[in-house]
Amino acid sequence: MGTETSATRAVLLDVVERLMLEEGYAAVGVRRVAREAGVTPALIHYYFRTLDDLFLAVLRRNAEREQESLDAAAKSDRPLHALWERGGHGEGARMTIEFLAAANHHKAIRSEIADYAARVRAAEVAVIAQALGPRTAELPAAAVSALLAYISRSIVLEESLGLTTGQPEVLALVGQYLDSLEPDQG
Amino acid sequence: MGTETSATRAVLLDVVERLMLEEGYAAVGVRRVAREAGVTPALIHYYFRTLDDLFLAVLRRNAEREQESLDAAAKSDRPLHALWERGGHGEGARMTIEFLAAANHHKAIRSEIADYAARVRAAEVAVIAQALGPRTAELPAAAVSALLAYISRSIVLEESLGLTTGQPEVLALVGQYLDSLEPDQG
DNA sequence: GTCTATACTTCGATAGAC
DNA sequence: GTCTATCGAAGTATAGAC
Repeated sequence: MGTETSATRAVLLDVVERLMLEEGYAAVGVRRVAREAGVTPALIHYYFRTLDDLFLAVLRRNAEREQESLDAAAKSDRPLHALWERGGHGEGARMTIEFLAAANHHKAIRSEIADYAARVRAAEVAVIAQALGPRTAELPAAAVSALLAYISRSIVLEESLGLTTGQPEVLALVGQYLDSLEPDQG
Repeated sequence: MGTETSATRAVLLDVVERLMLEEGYAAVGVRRVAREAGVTPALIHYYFRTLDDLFLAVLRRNAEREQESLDAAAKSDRPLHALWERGGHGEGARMTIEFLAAANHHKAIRSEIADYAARVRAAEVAVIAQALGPRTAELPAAAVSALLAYISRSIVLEESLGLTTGQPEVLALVGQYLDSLEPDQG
């Protein structure tokens, strides 16, 4: 088994991450990763016993970054807007989609991905509850967190498929709603 | 090429549908389908030239049922509630998720699945616009259609992964909102 | 028109040399 | 730490028998 600090190991994680973003989790295979990384397939198994282990290593590395951006959002002066911007656009949502899809189709890594998603959700709920204060009585923080995640993921997914009906209208509604919950001047 | 009315052909479609629901689209392969249907792998290629053709045949058969349930919702006395019930629970949402995932990872069938999803969205928007009437000025029908789809799909997906945080709160909010848009005594 | 036998490719994974 | 060689299983697809 390779060391945690190996340069080759880091390259392999980078390749997997890029493949997931560009072609989806299904494009990740021992041979494909090896080719793109300039090593032999057998070397993958030296660093990661199985392909699942490789996926999970990427998941764990991403979890660290996720935690950092969550902490940053919590300290923002408009946490709800910060959370929305965090998940709504960019590569983060695409990676989450690919991990959820992989979990849905690959039993062996399902529970670990589910645990990870649950932890992110819980952390987000805490930030949102803080931001909403007493309003959580009628607007549960868990619902807001879930809704923001559902919407951002779904829009990214549909856009990547070329579906263009509804997304602009939904984005406008979400923007209005967030502004009403969390006005510009605190 | 086999005939459209062949019993074997129908069995193959049934097997694919069941596999997609129980194990995801990735579990659908020539050998696996053949084994479960009690035929040889080569027979699959007799009825469907490629595996993609098999997927698309299942998609088209599902499209007919989808259209029927949409028509029924349109004639309901509470169309918005009917649409929500239609997509929110049961196997329909799971099939849609699997087709979207397949489209996301399988370039060859992407455009046909996207076209199909766009048609469903358009039909739903028409029903919702009719139900909302003048209120579409501030609440676009496209946004309502997209949101209902996002929420129902996401909840089904998360539940299948064992994620349980937020779904009850979201369901309660959606129920409240639909009731306010479309009261019981219409 | 219906089905089988078979070919060929790619996959994840392992053993062992260097 | 990295490689070559190889395995068994699964993938799609074609040619041809009934």
